Amino acid sequence: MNKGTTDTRSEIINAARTEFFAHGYEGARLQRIADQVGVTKAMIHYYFNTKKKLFEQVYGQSVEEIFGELDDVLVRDLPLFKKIEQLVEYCLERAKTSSSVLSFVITESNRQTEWLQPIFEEQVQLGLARFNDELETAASNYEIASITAADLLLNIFALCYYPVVAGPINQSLLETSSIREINSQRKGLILDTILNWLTA
Amino acid sequence: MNKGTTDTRSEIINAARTEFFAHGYEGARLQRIADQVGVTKAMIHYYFNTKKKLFEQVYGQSVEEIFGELDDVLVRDLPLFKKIEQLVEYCLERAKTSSSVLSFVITESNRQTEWLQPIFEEQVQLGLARFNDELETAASNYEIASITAADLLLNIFALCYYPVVAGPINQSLLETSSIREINSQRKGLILDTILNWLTA
DNA sequence: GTCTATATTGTGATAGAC
DNA sequence: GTCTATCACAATATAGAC
Repeated sequence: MNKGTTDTRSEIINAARTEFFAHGYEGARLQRIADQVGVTKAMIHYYFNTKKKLFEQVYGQSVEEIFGELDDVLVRDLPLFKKIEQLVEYCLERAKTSSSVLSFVITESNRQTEWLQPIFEEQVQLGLARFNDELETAASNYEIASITAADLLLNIFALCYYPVVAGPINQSLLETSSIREINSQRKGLILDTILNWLTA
Repeated sequence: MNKGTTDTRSEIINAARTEFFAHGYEGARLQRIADQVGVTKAMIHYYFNTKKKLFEQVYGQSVEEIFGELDDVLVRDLPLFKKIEQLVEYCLERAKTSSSVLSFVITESNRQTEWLQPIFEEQVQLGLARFNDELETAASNYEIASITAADLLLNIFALCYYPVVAGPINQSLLETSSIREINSQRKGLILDTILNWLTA
């Protein structure tokens, strides 16, 4: 209701995103979040009680941001190749505009914490059955090679998301300037890769 | 010299690997490392002085473990397609036998710490010039599509390493049992993908 | 080399005034 | 709703005996 109230709460979430993205759950400091907003740590506890609960907010929201609409694309009524193209577009769009969110989600999911997985699965559940059927039909018509939805999606994710997730390493390894420069030419390259492989 | 001495030091490193792999730098606890070895925290400081220095040991060693011999493969005197196959084999081998090391390296490299990059680059420097020449020659002979070494390597890394790095997510997302099961069929799939794309 | 004991900070969290 | 002050504890690190 009160303007100041709502503002502070969302300002804290925004600052928390920056902090968690940069340092992860364990490395994040409530003091830095408070400083960035211009309030005291007490305010964070007033709105979120614990660091863990604040993190769960940010993590859940981030998962939704990356994978939230993926299922919609997956069940769209489209020709197979068009659907694949839209899947690639969806993933590349996320990789480009939400790269830090993406790195955060994948990085944190690797921590041995066990209470993360439920939050993830609460945010996103894919219906793969239909897409599997479509692939199977196309394969039996000899339009594409035989492949499961999981394998195809895994390859799309890999080609779209790895450059972002391994960004710092690629910079050291491949002397490549920036991820964004790669991604500008990358949609065609990925579609070529996927489609040539499917229709070989 | 003394048997007990050398043993304890390497036992600490081993325990530290497990701890850092599971919890990252910030989440790791010297107490847990000491407990696992069966000594006190004081011993860790005796051998490594600080947590950061211990971490640098583990991190540098891990980077070497994953990317150490990559450059050797890159400069081997082999036909192009054979070299590409060996690159895929090299990466898949690492993905399979050192998956936790790989996840650790990529995950930690995403932290905003700035003192990690020098350690990484100290461990591995790739000579891409020759491989770039080979690709350029093959392209001008119309044997493959025109592609840079960086783009090709990035795709190989992506297809080999992403399934490992995003293992926990894939499990939630694709209902796939385990990474190892995927990887058993995966070499052929990746080679198909890469070669069909190059020679399309 | 290995331990016990302690110093020194940090940090997340709470109590209570305004 | 926001702040000040403080607690309680955890973690790295050090000193010094053996």
